[in-house]
Amino acid sequence: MDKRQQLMSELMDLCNEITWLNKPELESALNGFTLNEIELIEKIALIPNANVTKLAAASYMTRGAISKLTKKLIAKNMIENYQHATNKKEIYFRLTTIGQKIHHVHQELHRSFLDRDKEVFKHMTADEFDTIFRFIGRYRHHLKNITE
Amino acid sequence: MDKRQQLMSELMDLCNEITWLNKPELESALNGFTLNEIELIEKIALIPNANVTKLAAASYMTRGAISKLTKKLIAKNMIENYQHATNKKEIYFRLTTIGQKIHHVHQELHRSFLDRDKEVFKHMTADEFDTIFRFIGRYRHHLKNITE
DNA sequence: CTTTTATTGTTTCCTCGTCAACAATAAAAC
DNA sequence: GTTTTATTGTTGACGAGGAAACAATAAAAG
Repeated sequence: MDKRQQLMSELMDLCNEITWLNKPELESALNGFTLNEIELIEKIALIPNANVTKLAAASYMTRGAISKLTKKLIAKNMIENYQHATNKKEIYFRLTTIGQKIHHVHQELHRSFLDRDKEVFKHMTADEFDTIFRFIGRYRHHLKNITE
Repeated sequence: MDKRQQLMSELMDLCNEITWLNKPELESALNGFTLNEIELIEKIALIPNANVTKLAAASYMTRGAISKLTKKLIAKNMIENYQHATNKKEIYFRLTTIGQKIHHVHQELHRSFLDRDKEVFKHMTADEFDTIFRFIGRYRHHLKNITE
């Protein structure tokens, strides 16, 4: 098989395996929350003035899905919405105090995953890190170019 | 942010972006087929004596989902099932002639995606390829270790 | 052999996300 | 300014996939 195709195929498999392995741990640790809800909280914490459209783009989901998810998170008192006086159309989201707590727990869990996998990174040189970072960066930059 | 966490986060994003970009192209080129159906055909082509359980493990889906998907693919005459005389429980799948055609078209599409993205790989040295391959291999090996 | 345990594939119920249409608002064109 | 076009968020119908219970068969234990 083509070397490039092999690389991308294994990369996809790796990501699937990690997701598949972490998902039940995340959902049982953050009981009562779906993985997607948790990840949406993460995005809202990260993106300033997050609205449905931005969250959809960042989550690789449709606006309809985000619209429903945010409603659920508001009902659970994890997030709240607000608007700017100058724009009656766009609706933004931010975390509530409880939402921030969940966010911190989630980050802690991710640290524990890294700890679980620390031996994978142990023997990596700075150069090797850079090589992979450059590859990812180049690919993402390329995708950005061809989609706009 | 931690360098390792950053790396994994960007890696996940990259995979999501690629999937998100390729999906509509695949589904419109292979009209009448879901992405998951196409990928299942791929797995059946790859795995010798593929059955529901093996396909579920390879696809990161439940056996229930695979059971339904294979039924659909049989209805569409893409695959057929068979059994071994020595085992009345396990049911295996293989591609029909039409299924093989779809499989080839799918492979061709993947080649076209690589061509679209060729500039990402153009300036990569063999060493850089190896570095990334080693990283993926090490990670997957680690995951295999801790899950059994 | 007989009994117990594990594995196979299937089905039903239910949740989640997409799709497509929609009204409301903003931006652009004129 | 007015009109047209684009973008925002929402909704309902629909389909896809997961969870769990199930019968059938195989494997293991005794």
